[in-house]
Amino acid sequence: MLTIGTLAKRTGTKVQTIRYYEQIGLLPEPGRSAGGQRRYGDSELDRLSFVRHARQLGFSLDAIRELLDLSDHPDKSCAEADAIARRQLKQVEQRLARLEALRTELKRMVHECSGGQTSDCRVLEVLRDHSECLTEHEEIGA
Amino acid sequence: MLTIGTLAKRTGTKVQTIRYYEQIGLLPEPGRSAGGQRRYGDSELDRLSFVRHARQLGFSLDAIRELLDLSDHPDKSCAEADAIARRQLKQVEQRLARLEALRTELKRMVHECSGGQTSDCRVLEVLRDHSECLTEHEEIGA
DNA sequence: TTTACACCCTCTAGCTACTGTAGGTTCAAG
DNA sequence: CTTGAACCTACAGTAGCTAGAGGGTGTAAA
Repeated sequence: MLTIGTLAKRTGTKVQTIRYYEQIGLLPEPGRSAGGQRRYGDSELDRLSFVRHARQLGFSLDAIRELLDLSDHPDKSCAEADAIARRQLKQVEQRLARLEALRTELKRMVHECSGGQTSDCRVLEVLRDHSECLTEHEEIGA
Repeated sequence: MLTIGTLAKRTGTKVQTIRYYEQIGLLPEPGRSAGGQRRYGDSELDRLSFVRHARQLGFSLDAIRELLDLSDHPDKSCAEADAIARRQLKQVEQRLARLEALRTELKRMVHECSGGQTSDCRVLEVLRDHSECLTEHEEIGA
């Protein structure tokens, strides 16, 4: 049996985060010691590892909820899990494209700055005048 | 003189966002009509455009505050603005690197999924077992 | 002039995914 | 039996907005 602190260390999660996952129903309520402290077994360790890994891959908590549900029903079709992963991949690719455009623009700003006074700073100038941008970047970059 | 709605349209900002920027001190308090409605001039339009453009390039509101301050003092050295932009560029490049690793992993998951039952779904399997990952991705992908 | 209606006002709460703090209790070692 | 780390609950705060309630303003047509 693991305490919450041990579980946290093993999974690289903060203690509060574990309690938060329990609160929002992502992890089941665990057993308790006589004094009321949480005690975890291996299934909870696996489940939390799954969650953390999915988070590292950028899945939202809602997506993870779905994935966990699929994982709990081995007889269901794999198609849904596949769709979720494809959706996530698509999102990542969109973000990559946006970030690449941002990098281009930022590089140009930084390169053109000659280091004088702010009155003729390229960085500030570009920010003032969108028409100086070569790329489109309507969406916020993140 | 512009109403808040017109300013919003011109800058591609939501009305509430403009009020929010005012509230956190990013935009100055504007003049008001007799009935108490906000009225804006060209300087506010320029300032808000600057803010939105910087947001599109991914600068944080704190960074934007600094950039605005520099922009208000044309005699200051450009070095600070340059440093802020370089910091932002570095952040973007770090995110790009992380996202590229995520894309690799997600692509692999999706490609290997054969479309059967969840019991042998590669997507879920990879999530269950971190050791199946080829790349490191300790930080959350965003 | 009155009435309609889009727009504006303030205030408060909600979103994601946590993180931190306060004030108190439990556990295990010595 | 005492000490001190680790645990408990409950609530507030983070970024950067966004949405809603409940009401007031501005303007143009009838």
